Amino acid sequence: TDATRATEESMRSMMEAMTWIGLDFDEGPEPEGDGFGSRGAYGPYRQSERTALYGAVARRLEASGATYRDHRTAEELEAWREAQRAGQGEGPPVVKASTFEHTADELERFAAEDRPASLRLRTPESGRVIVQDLVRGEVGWDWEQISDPVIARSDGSATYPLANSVDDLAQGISLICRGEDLLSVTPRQVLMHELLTADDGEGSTILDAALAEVGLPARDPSWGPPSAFAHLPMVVGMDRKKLSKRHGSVSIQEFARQGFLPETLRNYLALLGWSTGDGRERLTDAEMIAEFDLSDVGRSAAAFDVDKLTAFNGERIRELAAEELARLLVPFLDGTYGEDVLVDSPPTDAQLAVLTGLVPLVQERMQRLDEVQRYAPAFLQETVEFDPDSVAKVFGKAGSVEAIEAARRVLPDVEWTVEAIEAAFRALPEELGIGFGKVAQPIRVAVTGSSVSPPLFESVELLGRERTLTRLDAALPVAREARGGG
RNA sequence: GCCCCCGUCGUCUAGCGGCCUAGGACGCCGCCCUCUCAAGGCGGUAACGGCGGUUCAAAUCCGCUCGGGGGUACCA
Repeated sequence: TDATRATEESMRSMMEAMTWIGLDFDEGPEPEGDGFGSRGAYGPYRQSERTALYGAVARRLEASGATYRDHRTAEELEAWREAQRAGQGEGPPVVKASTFEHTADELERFAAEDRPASLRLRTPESGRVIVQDLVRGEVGWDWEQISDPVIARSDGSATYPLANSVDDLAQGISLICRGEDLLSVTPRQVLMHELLTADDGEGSTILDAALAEVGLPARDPSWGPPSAFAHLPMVVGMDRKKLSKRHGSVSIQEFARQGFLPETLRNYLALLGWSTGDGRERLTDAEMIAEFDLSDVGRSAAAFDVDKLTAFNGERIRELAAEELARLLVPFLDGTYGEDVLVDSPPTDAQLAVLTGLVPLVQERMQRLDEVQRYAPAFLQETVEFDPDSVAKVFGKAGSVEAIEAARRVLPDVEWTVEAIEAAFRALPEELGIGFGKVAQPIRVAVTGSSVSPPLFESVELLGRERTLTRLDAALPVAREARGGG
């Protein structure tokens, strides 16, 4: 309804996010070719395509006396609010027909001036509204505290209170489930529902008559008004403030880019404000669907904790079958092949083979898919770049050169299996008279470029004899220099 | 200012008058395992915002207070 904010691009982005995270729907707009189509029998679903309906409803509402015209300009309204807030007015800045409705004279004058008017809903001047909320229980307001909302702008377009109420009713919505930030807006919505579905004296209702007028499908008699509201607690940042750009990655696609799995997001999000009650946290979609109940939803805002999300993601990655993980990793290999970008073209069998061999080595040390970039280059590229810190720390120690030389000597004749490689390496400490850690680390740095890597024997096996020997040769002068340079 | 909502470890939560010397998970710390990093195992750290009531008994019920959040738009 807000034309300034609803762009095709933002719509696409939202739908793309919904698709990625796996939240499907029965009815609604969906991308179709260059534009948008509809899924469901009660469309169109984009509010911008339902303006005729909103207009028809607004006209009928006005004819019934449920609304009044407000000819004030935005500047006048702002000035009025300022004055009220400054304490110069009488009471709080609540807009009520009793003080806001123009006199007949004013109306006549404005009409003569051709001054545009917005349409305000006439809310009760006194009394109380009670809303039954499925998560919050009974919530009440005094009508005198509730402003008369603008339901149609002076250009005739519908605002949220009008469009939303009309759509909920016209599309058979039975449960209005939304964020707590909309709680205080519920009274006027309840009022709208009553007005729209009240008998108009001609055996119909304002809504039904408007629906017929614009040629949209009639409501199913079995529907009734949306009777249930559920206001879910908000999700806030770790600073307790509403989630926003300040908190870093707030867009769903950003989580996708960082290597979070959609099922992890689903699982984690479900736990924000809800729990099974028995302590289980890692849940499958089927379990969540079967066990979720609004009555188990909490009432306080929940902070979005990326650390916990990340932990869940790591656990999920470890549950994946190796082939599945390998497939998911491909898009994250962009750049690790140097010029050869895998993202835009399917990986070759050879590349896939390396990846498949790599997966078992990295699976239990990853929390996010994008972390594959930390390990993959050493295995996918011909040569390695030595990490300066590792060189200084490991090559600089006594015995590093000897360890690398020993490995270089032993490896050419070893049978190329993980077991044989391990046996060969295990024999080195005795020969060199140092601990195994002291011989393994220099070899690790020589072969992978870093003091942190997947298990040595498996890594060497995966690299192959050729590449391993080449790297040992390349590392020797570096190690000698580190030793000599002190 | 006014209206509404919320208040258990740093975070997500269990708890719905006695089973609570408050349980689980993430994080953090330590130990074990160990070729590095992880993973895994074991152990530890840490909370009922405060004050008054009600009750034999309160994290659980009530009031006040403090704190946080949302709204107060011709945005949703």
